[in-house]
Amino acid sequence: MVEAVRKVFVDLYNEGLIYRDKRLVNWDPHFQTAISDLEVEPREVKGQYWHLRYPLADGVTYEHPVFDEEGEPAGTERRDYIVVATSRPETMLGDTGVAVHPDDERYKSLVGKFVTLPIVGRRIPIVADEYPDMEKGSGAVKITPAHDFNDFEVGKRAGLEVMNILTSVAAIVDGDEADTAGIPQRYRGLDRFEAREAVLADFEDAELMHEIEKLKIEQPFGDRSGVVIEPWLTDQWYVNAKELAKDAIKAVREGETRFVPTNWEKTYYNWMEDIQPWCISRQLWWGHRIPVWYGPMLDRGRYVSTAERKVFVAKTWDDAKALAENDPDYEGVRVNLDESPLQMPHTGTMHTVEERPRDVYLVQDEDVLDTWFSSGLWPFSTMGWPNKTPELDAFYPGAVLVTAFDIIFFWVARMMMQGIKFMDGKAPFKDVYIHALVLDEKGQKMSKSKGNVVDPLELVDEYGADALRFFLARQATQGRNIRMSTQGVEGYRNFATKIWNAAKFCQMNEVQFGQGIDPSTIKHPTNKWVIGELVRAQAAVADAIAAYRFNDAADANYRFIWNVYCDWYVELIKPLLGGDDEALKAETRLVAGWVFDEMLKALHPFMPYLTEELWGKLAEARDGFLMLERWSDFGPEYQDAEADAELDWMLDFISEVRGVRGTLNVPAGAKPSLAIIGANENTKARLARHGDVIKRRARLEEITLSDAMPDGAVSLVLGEATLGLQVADLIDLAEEKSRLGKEIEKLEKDIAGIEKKLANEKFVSRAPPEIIEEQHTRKADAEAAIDKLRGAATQLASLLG
RNA sequence: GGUCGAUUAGCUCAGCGGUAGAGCACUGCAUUGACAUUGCAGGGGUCACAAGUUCAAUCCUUGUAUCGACCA
Repeated sequence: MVEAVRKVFVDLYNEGLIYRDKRLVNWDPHFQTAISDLEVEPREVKGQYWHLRYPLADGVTYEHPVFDEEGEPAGTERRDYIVVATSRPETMLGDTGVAVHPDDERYKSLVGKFVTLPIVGRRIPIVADEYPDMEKGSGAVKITPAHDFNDFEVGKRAGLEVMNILTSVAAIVDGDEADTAGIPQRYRGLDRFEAREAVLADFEDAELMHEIEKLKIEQPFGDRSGVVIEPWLTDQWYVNAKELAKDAIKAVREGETRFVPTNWEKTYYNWMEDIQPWCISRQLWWGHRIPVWYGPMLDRGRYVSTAERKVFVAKTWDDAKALAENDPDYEGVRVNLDESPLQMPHTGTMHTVEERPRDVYLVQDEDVLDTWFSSGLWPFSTMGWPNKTPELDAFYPGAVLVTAFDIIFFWVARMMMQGIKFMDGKAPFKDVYIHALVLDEKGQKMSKSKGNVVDPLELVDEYGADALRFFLARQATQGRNIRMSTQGVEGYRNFATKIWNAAKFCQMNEVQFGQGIDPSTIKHPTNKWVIGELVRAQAAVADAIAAYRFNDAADANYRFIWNVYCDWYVELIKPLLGGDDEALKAETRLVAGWVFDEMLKALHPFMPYLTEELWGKLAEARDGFLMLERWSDFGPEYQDAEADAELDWMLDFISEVRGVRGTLNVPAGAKPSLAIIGANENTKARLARHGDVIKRRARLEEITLSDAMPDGAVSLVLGEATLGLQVADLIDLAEEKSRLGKEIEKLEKDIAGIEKKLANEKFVSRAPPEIIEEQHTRKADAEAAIDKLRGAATQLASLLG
């Protein structure tokens, strides 16, 4: 790891992609280190804008427009000062200019003139620059290049001096720097906030305080220290991220690396295309120490008069020493390592003497690297790079990186840049899956300071790890965050219990686990159907996982297990397992067990503990872990359309009867008889096969074939047949009349809608034929059903008298 | 200011150019054979608003509003 980090640093340095530069950094005065833009948290806080009067130098005056109480223009007044607005008055000690917008009519005459900076008495120019906002404050801004990022840029454009007035702990400077800036003695060493009070008091005393405006201001805070960050001028090491970003952008543009969901690509581009030089040095005690050694500046063995130092960048001290010894400037001198005491390289100065030293001492940079500099090497440094290893061959590039969106900049972007750079242009992963953030119940980000953190371990204790995991998967819709909900987790605890109980049922019924099946030998439609359902569900799970749609995968599992296997299949096979057809019993035990086993496989990624446990317990002598099982590929022989149609019919039959019973409040204990009118041969055959099961599930006394609707029977339509549920003595016939009325009304509405559509010439001529066909079918079905229901209504009416 | 996302049942959220879905909550019924951590049934939605495209829009386009996140 150390080797990888040093190699990357040295290589990038030698290519000119790492360099040392004096720039403004985000300085954390608490931890006394530079931090990256990403570690700065802008917060809106209550603040003030102080409007300060800067006296114009050389007796200059100008006319400034004034307004009356209604805000109407009221002429001008002659001023011998210019007003600047600031939220940080103490920085005025370092002001080296005042800027106004070139289009600002008010100040046009002042550009090129000077002001006398109060307190320090410095003469500074008024310059024109696009930066000031004419609408904000007075329209004129003070420029402090050493202590503000915008001002730094303005200063650069206008050629203003850069004057540092703060120390590393954000106190006013003392000594030489203070002398240069002309800072009065009483200010020196004051903390920045004390200095602010002092400056304000001085302005008040000098009657230069123009106005105080209260408003909300954005202030930068260190995300770890929580103190106000100070833009500060220092020497730091930078990576030319702009250059490295080029190929990293290209890799995503060309589809070598794909973001899932894809909309994050835009976020990635936005940041990468506007990337700033990456400050990688940190003034911390932990981390990878920067592999740079500094020595005195010599010219062919002689000291030269400069404060600069010679820089040797190398992987080790030995290499650095060799570099120095071979340097013509170090000709004839002995190179030694100076281990202490060390000077902070960004503040230190070196002696300059006109002589030929016998020994020079090199000192290693005290700073360490930004943690993301080494983390960015993770995809290959963990595989043994820079050595060539089998692991590196096998696992670079990786298939998928799973992470949260807030890590795209910190980590993903750096891995992309460094991976492509050092791994022959190959991006470190094919897919980047950006997962949801887990928020609290109200949709707020969890944080310690808010006290809304939900401890996953507590949820695991209460509901189980599988329930929590399944809940998260079920909620993990692409592009949306997850709101934590204990109630939701509880629901999946119940799901786990349900599975456990289904297993118990199977065991009690001597279901055979751990056996294969040959679908061609399975005879009973219910068994054929459940095999088909399992296969379809498993395919749905597999497809969803492949598409990173984990919610759909979890959902497909949930539905199959609860709604198909438990709610229907288990109920449907109870009569079979309790019957006396031994061959059918054996077949059902085999199928029930096989389907259960396959179900465990499909569910395993979502509920690993429960499924592994059941897998091991249900069958004796299974070879190994469920975790290691492969999912099977099921061919068409596992599907049977005929069986599916038959079961659909049966399930409809039962549901329809249950629905009517519910609507008409037929007591659950009552077992009415049912007559079927107009059944075709197919229906009769199905009835022969499933009559017993239907009776049991729909709670019917008997099912008979009939030519006519028995008196007082409630009609419902099932395919070509009409079912007559004989409940006249159990229900309120008026209820039934109203039910029929509602059904008929609904169908009439449907039919009217379809007819309107079909009467629309444009629809008939332009819609695809299958859509038109579908409308015809729907209409015919609805008409057939409505006929039967109208017949029933007439009959009922006569019965009611 | 820029970018992205959201707006669908009381709540949390799926979904889709052609019949609006789930879970929870709610209502009614059911309890001696897997499971009350349950079963069966039911009520409940102008799919934010406006315009456009289309034979057809909750879905596509544009705009508006509100909310959220990220960046500046």
